[in-house]
Amino acid sequence: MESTITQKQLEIQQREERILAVSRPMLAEQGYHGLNMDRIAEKLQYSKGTIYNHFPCKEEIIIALAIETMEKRIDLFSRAAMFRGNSRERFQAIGFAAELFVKMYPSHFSVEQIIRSASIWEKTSEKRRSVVKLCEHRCTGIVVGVVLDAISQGDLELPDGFTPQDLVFGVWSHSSGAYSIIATNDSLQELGISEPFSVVRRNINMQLDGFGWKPFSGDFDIEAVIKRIIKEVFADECR
Amino acid sequence: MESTITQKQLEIQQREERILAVSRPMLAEQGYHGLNMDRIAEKLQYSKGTIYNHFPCKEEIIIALAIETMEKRIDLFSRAAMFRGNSRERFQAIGFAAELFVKMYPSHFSVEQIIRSASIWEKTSEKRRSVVKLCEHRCTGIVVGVVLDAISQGDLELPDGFTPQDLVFGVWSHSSGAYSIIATNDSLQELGISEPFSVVRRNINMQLDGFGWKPFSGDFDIEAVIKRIIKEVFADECR
DNA sequence: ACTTTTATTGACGCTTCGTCAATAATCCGG
DNA sequence: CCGGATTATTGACGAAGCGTCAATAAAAGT
Repeated sequence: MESTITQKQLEIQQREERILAVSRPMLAEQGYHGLNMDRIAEKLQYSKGTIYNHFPCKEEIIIALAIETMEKRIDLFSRAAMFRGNSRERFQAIGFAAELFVKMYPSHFSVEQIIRSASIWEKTSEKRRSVVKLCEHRCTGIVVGVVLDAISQGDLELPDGFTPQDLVFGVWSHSSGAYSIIATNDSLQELGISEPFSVVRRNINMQLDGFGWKPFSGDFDIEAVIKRIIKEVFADECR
Repeated sequence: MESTITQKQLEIQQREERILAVSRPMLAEQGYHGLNMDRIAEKLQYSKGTIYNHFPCKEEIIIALAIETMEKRIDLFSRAAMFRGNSRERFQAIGFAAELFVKMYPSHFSVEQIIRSASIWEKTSEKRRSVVKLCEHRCTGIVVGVVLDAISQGDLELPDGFTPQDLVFGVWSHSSGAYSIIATNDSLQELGISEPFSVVRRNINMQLDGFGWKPFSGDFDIEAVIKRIIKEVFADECR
């Protein structure tokens, strides 16, 4: 029967997603060791061998999760980049998307943290690794696009020897470093940082001011812009 | 015999250091899984139980390594902060120290990366955890000190609502994020970043410019300052 | 010399990863 | 609809690593 064929194929396809869905919270909550192949099999009522039919090793599951994560981020970023406003406001929108991402999808964020440290890469397939690279490229590409627009619109003039990629690398470093510290450092309060997310936002704005990206953060109402961003781009996510 | 007592005590004390010395490259090169208790015992010609007499678990070794690491960083930072120059140059010296640290002691740096992700903390003793906190506090304290000096010397006026800690958090985020990306991303070249360390240096200077920290990066010869820093503070490290 | 205390050992239990031969389900030509 | 071929599933198994602990050895004390 046609339908039987499809049925089986479908089940197998969907199973891959189900494996990832079950794996994500395990990884997010307990880190690398929380992701347990036996427990995945148990939860899904399959034998371990079947799980291994889909993913040749634990690391491959982690990379697959990371890819889902990056796709989610690309979605948020590309929507943010389409915000209707001047270049600096559009950049602000991407910054907001990054913050939203961390806050709304902590399990996604933590996956990104994990693949940065454990020696995961060498065990994984070249195929998935290149997908990750592509995602990274697309993600920075979106941001670089906004910077290029800023330049062509005369809002930003990069200092000698700076490329748009350099600037993007700067804010990428800054924000990823900040969110990483926030997520893993439980004594920020004691170090004098009571509202870390707000500090990150303002620090990154100072960084852009340093580049001379107009309008300067002192010259527009950031809160008002953020309200607009929420309303016009991320209404679904922020209710 | 007195000497026998001392002998034994000494051996036990030194063993702790030897365990850490053997562990560090394992952890640095192969990550969390490269650190193998059996192999530590084998390499040092002790039984596993003896290793466990010193450290109740693998994680405790990792934390102990992290503490060594942070002490090393504190040493570099405090020397840098004593650089004779204006406030911005002293900050530059700390930035240089951070870069030096990453480049000269990659095994130390990678330990810091590892403790940020794996769920290590809950398995470790409160004692060592509080030492880590203290180190962190001392480290940011050094940098905050330079910022305070800048303010009191009139080189820097923080915008409304900014504290020195906020600024320090900003550059801390920025640099740690950047070095983390550099260490874990083998395709920076493809993303358009050919000399990442140089980009980090200049990006952070732009950030400080954004805060209005005088003299601005365009108004002094950074390379010359760095030469002085090398000569006057880190001659031993940079030969 | 002999007892008490302290240190060392490595076999053992336990968990988890990943494999693979055996088994079950599905497909397909006649 | 049957029976052989192909594909999917299973779970027992080997290997590796963490941490334990009763037995043993060494050191200290008396």
